[in-house]
Amino acid sequence: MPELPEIEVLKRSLEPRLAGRRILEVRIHAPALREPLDRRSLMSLAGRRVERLGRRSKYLLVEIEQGATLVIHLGMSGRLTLAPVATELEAHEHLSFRLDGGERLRLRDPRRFGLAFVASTDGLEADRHFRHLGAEPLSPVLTGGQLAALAHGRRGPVKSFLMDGRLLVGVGNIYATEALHRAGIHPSRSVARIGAERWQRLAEAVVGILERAIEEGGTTLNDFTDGAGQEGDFQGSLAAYGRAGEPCLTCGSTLRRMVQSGRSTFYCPRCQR
DNA sequence: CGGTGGACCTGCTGGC
DNA sequence: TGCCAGCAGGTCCACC
Repeated sequence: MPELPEIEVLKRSLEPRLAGRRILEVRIHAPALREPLDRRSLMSLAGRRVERLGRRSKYLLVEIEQGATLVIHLGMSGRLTLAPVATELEAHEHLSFRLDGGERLRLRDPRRFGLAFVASTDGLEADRHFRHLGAEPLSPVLTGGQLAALAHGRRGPVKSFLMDGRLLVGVGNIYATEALHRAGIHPSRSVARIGAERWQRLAEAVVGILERAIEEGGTTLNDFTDGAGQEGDFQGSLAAYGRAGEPCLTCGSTLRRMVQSGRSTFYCPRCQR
């Protein structure tokens, strides 16, 4: 589910309600998500105060006093919400933090593709999950020249390139699909056959789509909500993703679905070249 | 260098 | 009604 816009929306919704709060108790209900949960370091957060929230790629960063950061990744089906302490334990609730003020921060993740771990705030960039991450597309704002430079000397389809987190982070299957449609570029086009003008259009499309999705509260297909349980609205603005057989909003041609590297891709055969 | 296919896991949908 | 196949927003790995 969650790509950059969803994590950014989650961060913004939680930040004002978490900053300054103290964690009173940590509960762990599962041995592992995508990786084993480190009980000791998670439990060590009890008694400590949340300082601020951040985001890197699709990781939510909860900075805790004394130099620790709680890192949360939602995988495909994760949901992180704040709820009154008395709320019953739900199915697939794997981890929760009771806070002063009577609320609990709860992580649910049916498929368990997500992650939760504690890392040193100073050493975050050196952590194995972060070490190989590429550029953030929104800060600073991605440019066509930057995309061209990242693609220099490479081959392969532009959609795989956009989704390669070692080069550029935050763009997953939905937003790569949407950005290529908006830029009028076929997902299979080789990056070796994209010129300056197309790179510029693509950079603007990526930035435009991500910013608009954030404004609309993210895309909710099945699972995503912000920290208050509020669903996003951007699914209503998707021009290509999930619309095979429906008319292109630009030219009226019938949109198609293809499979690329095992992922569904949707495109317009007429206006994406 | 790059692509494909599979693995991880549960839940939902659509077809029969 | 039930069963089964296929599919899902992410990552990581082995293999060609």
